Amino acid sequence: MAQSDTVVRILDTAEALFAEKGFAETSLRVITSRAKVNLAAVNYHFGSKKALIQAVFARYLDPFCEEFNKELASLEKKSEVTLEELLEVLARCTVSVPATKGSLSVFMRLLGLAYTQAQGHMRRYLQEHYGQTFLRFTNLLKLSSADLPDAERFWRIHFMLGAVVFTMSSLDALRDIALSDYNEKTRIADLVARLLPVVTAAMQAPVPEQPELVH
Amino acid sequence: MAQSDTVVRILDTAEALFAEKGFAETSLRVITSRAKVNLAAVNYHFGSKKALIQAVFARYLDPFCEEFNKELASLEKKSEVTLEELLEVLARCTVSVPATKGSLSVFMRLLGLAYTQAQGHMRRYLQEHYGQTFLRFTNLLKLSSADLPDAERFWRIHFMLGAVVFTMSSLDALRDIALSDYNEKTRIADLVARLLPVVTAAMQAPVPEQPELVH
DNA sequence: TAATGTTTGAAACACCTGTTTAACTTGGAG
DNA sequence: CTCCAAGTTAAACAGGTGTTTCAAACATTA
Repeated sequence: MAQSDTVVRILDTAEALFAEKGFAETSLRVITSRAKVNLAAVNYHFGSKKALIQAVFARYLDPFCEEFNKELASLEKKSEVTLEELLEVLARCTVSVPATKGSLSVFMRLLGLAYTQAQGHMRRYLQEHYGQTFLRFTNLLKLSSADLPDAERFWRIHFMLGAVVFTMSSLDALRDIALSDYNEKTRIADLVARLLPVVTAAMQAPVPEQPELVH
Repeated sequence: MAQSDTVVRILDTAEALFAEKGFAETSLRVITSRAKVNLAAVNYHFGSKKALIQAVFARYLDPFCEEFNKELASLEKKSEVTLEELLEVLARCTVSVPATKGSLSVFMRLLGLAYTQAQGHMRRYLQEHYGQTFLRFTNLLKLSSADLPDAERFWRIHFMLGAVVFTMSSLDALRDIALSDYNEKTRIADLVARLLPVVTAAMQAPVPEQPELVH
């Protein structure tokens, strides 16, 4: 068939390789040969390597955002939203959505890479396409932690984002250690259960003295 | 002079460029030309690009570990160590040591990159050269949080490591946002002041029900 | 001063990169 | 059956990569 599964095979292979080695370290030749697809297929179907990277992200983030936006909408209707509620919704969407199609740890590792590596175009892409959903989330977060100064909340969001992304992105290695050192087989659900009280406590930690503002 | 400053100039330039663009994205030609040094100098003085990357880290981490080990030694003599004490020592060493020679944010970004990017040789190098100091730290951490189950502490260490590394690795971008959105010029010292209570609270968060162990 | 070992310099090496080209195959509509 | 657009293929392109070579320049020792 002409309309074959070439696109999907490229996406699957690229996703796995990107997560394993990073973007710059993964060449189109490795992707296409492992996907059993011609080298030119990437440029034909996606246009460029950059566009392929973005497509890999979109395949995860689009369904996630759709689901998450629904949940946010129902939360926005409520008169009051607790921090625990909001975080629980976030955790549930994160776990449920990509579970239907792939490994969560792969996606998390990709997200971590996107933030640190390739500082340019990926950040811009994520901001442009998913910034609105993120803003919606932070608005609710503001309601559920009204006593926190805005700047303090801003930083804590990123602290916690780091905790999640970093842990998830080296999940396999950490899981191995947890198994051998503590005899614990950690499922994603267990990790989320561990993260929730930590993140909640972190967000509610006492506020230190403020740094001076720009006059 | 034969013993010129070539090595230092390479290290300075490589450090800045690695932090800015990542390891794979920074070529030896860019480094050497900006450092006003011959292309072959890197391979002559360091042996390879990998060795150069490791040398960049060693220049930061060696003095840090020396200082940190001293502090750890005096803590180990005490009969009791609180979590706040231990974290404060860690923060102080982190801030003070590299401040003598370069930007802390550069170093932190490098550390973040090392963990996410180039998963292979850098992780191994860090483990081999600085794993013992890390172990010493975690042993003290265990004493200062004795009520925490070992597995729980293990995961929380990595949550907090992620919070620090991730934030630091995208520090410049976050700092720009903090400045434009909250009119705050965040110095590294401010960030550390923000991190300390958050990390402390996170480590002391209530422990959720345990996941089942491998029989 | 002469010999020595270290450091630099320009060029080449072999290889890998993303992208483009143009010929070729193929599935489905008229 | 014909035709056309969509998809695939192998080859080439232009440029960048880390590394090596070997002669020249240099500082330091005898």
